[in-house]
Amino acid sequence: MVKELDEKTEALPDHVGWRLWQTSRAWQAEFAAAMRAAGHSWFSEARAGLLGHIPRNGMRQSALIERAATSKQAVQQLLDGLEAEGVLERLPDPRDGRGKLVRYTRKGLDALRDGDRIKLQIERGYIDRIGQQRFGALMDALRALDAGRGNASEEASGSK
Amino acid sequence: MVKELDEKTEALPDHVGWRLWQTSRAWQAEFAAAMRAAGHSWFSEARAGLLGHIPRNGMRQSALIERAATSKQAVQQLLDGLEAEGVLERLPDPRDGRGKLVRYTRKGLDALRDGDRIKLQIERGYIDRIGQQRFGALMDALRALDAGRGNASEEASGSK
DNA sequence: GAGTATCGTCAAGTATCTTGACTATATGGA
DNA sequence: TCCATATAGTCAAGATACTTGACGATACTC
Repeated sequence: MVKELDEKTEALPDHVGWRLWQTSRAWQAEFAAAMRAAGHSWFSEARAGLLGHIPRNGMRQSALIERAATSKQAVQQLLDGLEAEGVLERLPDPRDGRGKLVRYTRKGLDALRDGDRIKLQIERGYIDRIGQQRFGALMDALRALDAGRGNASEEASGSK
Repeated sequence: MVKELDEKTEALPDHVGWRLWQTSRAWQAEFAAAMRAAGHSWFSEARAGLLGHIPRNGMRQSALIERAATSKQAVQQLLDGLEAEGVLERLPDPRDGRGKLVRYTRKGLDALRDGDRIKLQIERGYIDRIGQQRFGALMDALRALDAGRGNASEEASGSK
């Protein structure tokens, strides 16, 4: 019943989900390594995921919660950490006594700048590996899939 | 200094890493939801990531650790959970007194079967959304990127 | 046999995320 | 104005995933 086992190395899965997952993880590992090498030791993938939703000029915490596809408590805890690291700061919203504004500090803006640079480096490496045309096709397909998903963001948040 | 904020909704990032991440997460969420709906309530994304490395006829635990890009302790804890759920079982390796063989139970094999079905359903949905040609280009680019990565797997494991 | 490497486990700590309960402020209407 | 309800954010506890360090048992090598 148990035959061969690991004698001949079995092939890994080869469906979209697996490929997307592997490629995404590779990208994130490369990005995170470069960010830490650039001195941003506070960087983590979960934090990166959140920062991706925060524009350079900041936003309301409640708006961020709407965008990120997690609970408001998860967002808050990530913000707590980022604030403690000095990457972000939270100010009271002058227009709503309940609300808070999330804003980058100098340190946070520096990290964004380095992140942009690193992203371009990685992208260049990808294009070197698979060619401009295939890379373009990849981005095209990913954008099309995203568009077809109907801009999800209101279905997973706890706005109720 | 703080101007506009969330008045006009800022655009989300649009680079490879972000797109890959978003798309991968969407795929996983869809897959996990379908698996749980199919009765596999023990299913989680971390467990799925591990199971993806285990071929249908099982393998040695040490070989699994080599494949998965995490520590042997992380693998072990995931295996503990999957064994407790009755998805896998671990037997002593008759050829190496130190080793163990990881094998699917009937329940695990049933889950694999359902997983295969669901994967195909999702894939069909993707093709409906973006067309066979773009989907083919996506897979082609992802496979090319993976091949260009030189089959990583020995760089992140804790084998010394 | 003795020394070393490999395989798996135990234990403790960290990060992320979830659920539930709670305070404070805003809003809408009687 | 006052009250009911909704919204913004916080506090606390627990679950899951993962990391590091230490360890016992077996295999391999000389």
